[in-house]
Amino acid sequence: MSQFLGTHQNRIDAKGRVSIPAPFRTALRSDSAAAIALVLRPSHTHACIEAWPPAIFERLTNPLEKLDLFSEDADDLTTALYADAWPVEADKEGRIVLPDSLASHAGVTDSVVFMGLGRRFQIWEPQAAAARTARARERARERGLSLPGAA
Amino acid sequence: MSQFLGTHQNRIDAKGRVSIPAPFRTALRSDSAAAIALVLRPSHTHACIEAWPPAIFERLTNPLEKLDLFSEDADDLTTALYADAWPVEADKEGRIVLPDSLASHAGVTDSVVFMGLGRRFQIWEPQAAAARTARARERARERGLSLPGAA
DNA sequence: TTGACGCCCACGAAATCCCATGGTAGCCCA
DNA sequence: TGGGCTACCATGGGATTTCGTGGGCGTCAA
Repeated sequence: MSQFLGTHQNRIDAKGRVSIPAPFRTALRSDSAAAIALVLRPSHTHACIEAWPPAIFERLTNPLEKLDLFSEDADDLTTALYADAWPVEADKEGRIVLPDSLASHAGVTDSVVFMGLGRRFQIWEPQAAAARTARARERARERGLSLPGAA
Repeated sequence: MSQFLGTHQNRIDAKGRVSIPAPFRTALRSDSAAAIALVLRPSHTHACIEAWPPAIFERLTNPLEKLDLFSEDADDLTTALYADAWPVEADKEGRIVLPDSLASHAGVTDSVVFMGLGRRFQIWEPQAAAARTARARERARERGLSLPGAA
């Protein structure tokens, strides 16, 4: 499976459109059908937008369906998960429009950074993205970024 | 599995391309499919670029997908690992282009050294590479390092 | 109407493809 | 053993395509 790697910065045009970075597009194309589609969600831990290939998002939410349908917890969870999620389709040039609520949640204005995270990626305001990666690098190092075989 | 051995110095041309040393190329070819592909990452301990065959990188990141539940540590680790990683494909002549961020992290300008490290290799600025190997040799000797199981 | 949105085309810069070349190291054969 | 030949490899550069970006036009809904 191809994954989302690296970070890319792109510009938002006057109509509010952003190009999805080409490598991400190809990853998305192979993933599903002809049209490029995404599920966007506000991150609940960062000021950024989470972007999922629809198939992965579905797999992520599958466990929910098995929960007790009428428990209050499950109800809250599903509401939080689905109600804030936005399906998005790219135009022929591979551009998407960020829903207003998500754009303001991430604080983006005229440029955004796409940050690859393997199976998914995130969309950030550029400065916030830089701060985020710097902190992640630092914490990963001091935590001894040790993975099996990474010697 | 064939390994990456030895050190090779190559020049970066005006377009930012570097030839992957031929022996490394053959090692990469046997590893996976037809096209020569790599995953590049900034080393978190040295001023150099780590280069992994995609298959090895994937195996390296596999454990992450399993603990990818929403712990903060896992989040940092994932970000540090994926957001700084760049997939690279060689052209028909076996050359790659180093992403700007990685080139500056390693301080490379017009020549680079490929340093074999078994399953992976590193890309260095030539002087830094020389210093690195000298120091490694010295420290290995003074500590009397021996290979586990080489008795 | 007016604004939002989808579809289409246009264009410059940058990345990629493709062919050429010179040097070198290895090989073969005298 | 030496000399020439060949194949491979690192490198260069022109041609072509891709990609990000801008903008025009029609459609549909408010």
